[in-house]
Amino acid sequence: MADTSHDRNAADYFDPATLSDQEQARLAHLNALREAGIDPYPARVTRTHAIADARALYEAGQSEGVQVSVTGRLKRIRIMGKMSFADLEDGSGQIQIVVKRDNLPDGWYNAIWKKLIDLGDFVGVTGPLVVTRTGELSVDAHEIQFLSKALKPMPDKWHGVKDPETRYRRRYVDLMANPEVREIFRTRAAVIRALRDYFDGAGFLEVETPILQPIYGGAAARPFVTHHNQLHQDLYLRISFELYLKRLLVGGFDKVYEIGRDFRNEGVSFKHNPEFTQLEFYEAYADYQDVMRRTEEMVAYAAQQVTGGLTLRWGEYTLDLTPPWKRIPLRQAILDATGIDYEAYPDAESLAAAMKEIGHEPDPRSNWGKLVDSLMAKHVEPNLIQPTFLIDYPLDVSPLAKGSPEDPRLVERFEGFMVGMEFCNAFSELNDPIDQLQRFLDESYRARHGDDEAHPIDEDYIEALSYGMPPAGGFGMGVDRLAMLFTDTDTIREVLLFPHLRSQKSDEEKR
RNA sequence: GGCCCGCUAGCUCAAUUGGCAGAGCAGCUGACUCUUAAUCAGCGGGUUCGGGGUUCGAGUCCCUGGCGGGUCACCA
Repeated sequence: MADTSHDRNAADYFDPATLSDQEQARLAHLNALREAGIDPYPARVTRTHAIADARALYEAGQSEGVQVSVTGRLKRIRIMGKMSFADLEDGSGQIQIVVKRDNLPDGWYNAIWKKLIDLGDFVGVTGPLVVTRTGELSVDAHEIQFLSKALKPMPDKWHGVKDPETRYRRRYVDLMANPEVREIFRTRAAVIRALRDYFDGAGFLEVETPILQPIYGGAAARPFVTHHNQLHQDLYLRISFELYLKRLLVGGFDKVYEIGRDFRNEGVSFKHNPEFTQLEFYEAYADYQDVMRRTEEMVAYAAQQVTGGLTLRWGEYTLDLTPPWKRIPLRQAILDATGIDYEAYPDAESLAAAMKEIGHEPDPRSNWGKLVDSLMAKHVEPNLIQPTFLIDYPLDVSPLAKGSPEDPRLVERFEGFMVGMEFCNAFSELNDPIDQLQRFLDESYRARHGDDEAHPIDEDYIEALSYGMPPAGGFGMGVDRLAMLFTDTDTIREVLLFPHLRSQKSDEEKR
């Protein structure tokens, strides 16, 4: 392989001829700083207070004459002749700085402050806390230290950046320009923290299971495939945690949960990203009714912790998370929405015919259970605004769920919905190894007949069940979707720092 | 993957039936010692996403490619 290390160098990359006027100006400022003997990227920082801490001094009435060193990015600069005001922002907040010519070293104000400092630069400011005539807490700058020079211009100080491609592809620009975006991710973190609090407090053990798996499973989805070079082994990125977590029940842990990343090789949409954050928990000696109660309790706890209440405003809706939530048998929900009682159509052919009569064109490859699910997704789900559980699902779309004692075609399963979107899925776990193997074999038959989402046979999992797994309830939830609810956002991209986007091809690659 | 919409200055947006590409912010120059999106005066800044075509003339019309958004399919 050729040594390419000197094919390009940094000076070419920052060649003024290729830069916009704004970038040229900043680069010139950078060079002028160096010529003035000022390091634009120093290694040490003088900082005594986070901005919020300096503000707290003032709120406590203890700021009078106190000298502070604060640091941050210059967001706005207002030069008014021999004095200036500027707004400085760090991760904790904003504060105004007052810069007077006569308070800085000789010549500094005119030659450095007015000429070489740009919006977006990081600086440190040292001086006493003061209050201006208009009542604004400020740091009266007696010394200014360059911390980091910005070579790119900041987005519009008023409008920020709106172009979705820029916002997602260069999220750092979005975050620096749009404070409300930072707030979304603080809320997301608070939601996840609350979920952990809840499970830790309820006696669950947090665990981590493999992301790289020799056999994927636990959900109906196509996986990503990768390869281990040394072992000459294809591996899958997990599509769920389920089968590993249930192995832990076999091993003797009664209550386990995991929060982590799942990967599904599917389309992207406002509620789907190829990788997403999943929460699963498994609880021995519980059934799906117990899990439903725990779900309500968990979400209500998170709401209480994050918002201080049990209601969420989302778009035009106000959601009431107070338990208990509505429970509707799937059969009843579909009957109410479509007039179709699927019990009257016991096979895929007759059910498909009935669906066509109401203008619903089902996928001809669907089995009976998938048709039922399709009816739900199209006619029931969009109308479930307030938190609602649909309960009792068809067995043949639930290969890991325990059968209903009342109806052999159903399983003890529920899904939770809010604002027309599924956010969780749970069931009484199938712990009969012989039944489970038969379900896998049925899935395998489907796979051979074109269902590329059929569940693969996991022999080790059957082996595990054969040692005995306690009766248990299990649960999975899309954490990103929950975060959407708490942040009043209508696309999953808004709650993912770096949502998946198509890669940009260079002109060469296009040819 | 199908269909629809979008892409103009660093950012946010204009541009009549096809007829000289503009504004605000940002940048540069100047004024200004209590501003809060500071204000005032002046100046510069464009591959109108890329490629091709129609036309005397294309940001605008046609073809093609890219990226983004929406929607359908898909996603238990």
